[in-house]
Amino acid sequence: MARTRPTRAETRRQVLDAAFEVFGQRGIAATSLTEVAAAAGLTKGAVYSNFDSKDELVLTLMEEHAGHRIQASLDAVDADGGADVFGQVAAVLVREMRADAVWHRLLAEYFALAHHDPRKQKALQGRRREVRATVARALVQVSEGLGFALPMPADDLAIVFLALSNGMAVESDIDPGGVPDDLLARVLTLIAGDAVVALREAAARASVD
Amino acid sequence: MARTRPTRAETRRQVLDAAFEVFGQRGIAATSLTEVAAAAGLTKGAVYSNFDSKDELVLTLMEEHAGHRIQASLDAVDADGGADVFGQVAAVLVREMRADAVWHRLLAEYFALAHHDPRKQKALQGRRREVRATVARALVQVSEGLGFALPMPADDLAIVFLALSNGMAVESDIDPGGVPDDLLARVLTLIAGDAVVALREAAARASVD
DNA sequence: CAAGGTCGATACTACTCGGTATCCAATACT
DNA sequence: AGTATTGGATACCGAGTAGTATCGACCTTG
Repeated sequence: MARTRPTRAETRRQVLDAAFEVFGQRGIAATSLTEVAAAAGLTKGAVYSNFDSKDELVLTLMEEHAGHRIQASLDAVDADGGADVFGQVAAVLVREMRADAVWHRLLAEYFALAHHDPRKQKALQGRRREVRATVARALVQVSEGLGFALPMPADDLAIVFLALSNGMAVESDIDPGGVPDDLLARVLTLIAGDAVVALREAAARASVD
Repeated sequence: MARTRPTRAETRRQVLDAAFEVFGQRGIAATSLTEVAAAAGLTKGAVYSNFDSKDELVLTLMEEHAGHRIQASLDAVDADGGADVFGQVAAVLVREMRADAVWHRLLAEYFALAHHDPRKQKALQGRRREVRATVARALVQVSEGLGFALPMPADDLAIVFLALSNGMAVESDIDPGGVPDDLLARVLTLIAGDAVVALREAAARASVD
């Protein structure tokens, strides 16, 4: 006979997915656990059976989702080994920025929330350092692979990268349509400087040949 | 006889100032009106006598403070008519970024909050457009005054400007010490390109003479 | 200087939330 | 199959919230 009862892992997933959706729509603080449970087709008891507290749920959710996002972005970057890397990367970022407006909003609230909770603050800081390091590594890899020098230390550039994409996501969410799609690409090109412009032109010529 | 009772305006100010302080420390959602009132040396009755609701208080507070900040930033930029404008501006921004970490955190929470309240959303959007337009105007003025071309349309550059400073403020708040002080200046120089580099060197020579 | 009005304190209501205790049913084990 | 265990539903509690009614003190005005 087929099992009539879902496994613990399945229930946990349901709760996490529902939480992300409802938190994203109504905000973390404004959403009660009852609402989360209802969205998952369960009750508060199920939530407390899987998570020790609301904070625990939020923390787990943010950690997990952040991890997924890093991986997705890295895959997207790794996938195209082409020459017009900055353009490609910018395109990927813009696409994700639009699609994951919800995520950026959640992150903003979590950022505000974290400042009053040492545990969340620590988690956020650790995760952010990891993200920065990963981005920096990717930048080095790309620059070496294509043979051009980065305009500043990779660590610093990673910060700029993240700040810019995050900031533009916020601007774009506040005023949809007010942020041109290709703006991020243009800025990145300016920052990268002449080296990449030459590189891009060379790639364009090569693809024509 | 001197008045023993403060005017309505005075009380209102007290509430608003206290609200900014307490909201900044503990977060908007996490702060009760009783706490706000207590911080102002008053009671909840005083708050409700001056504001129709908590939302009303928050809205007024953000609107007012945002206005003040625009003015302050503009004044700071206007004040120095020197040649090394980008460096100066970056310095001002960095200083304000550090000092007003509280403000950025409040804005982040408000940004998340606004998405679920059409009224706040509209207010935030309108205010943001105003800020962008003001920054764009300042950029045009500076570039014309110094006789160099902006690397992209002023409106777009304003967005980049805001996204970058806002994003870096967040990064800096998450991981204090992880963001070099001069990073913003370096990025702005890269974005501005050779024109400003030349300009800056010219200014340096001039100041030595 | 009295009358009327305003402002803010006090006390209270109605409600929601996070979290807990308990209990029942479905599962795993022997 | 019978038993132990686990997962989730239900009911409940204490705390704390926004918001309201009321009342007294103070200011203003005729």
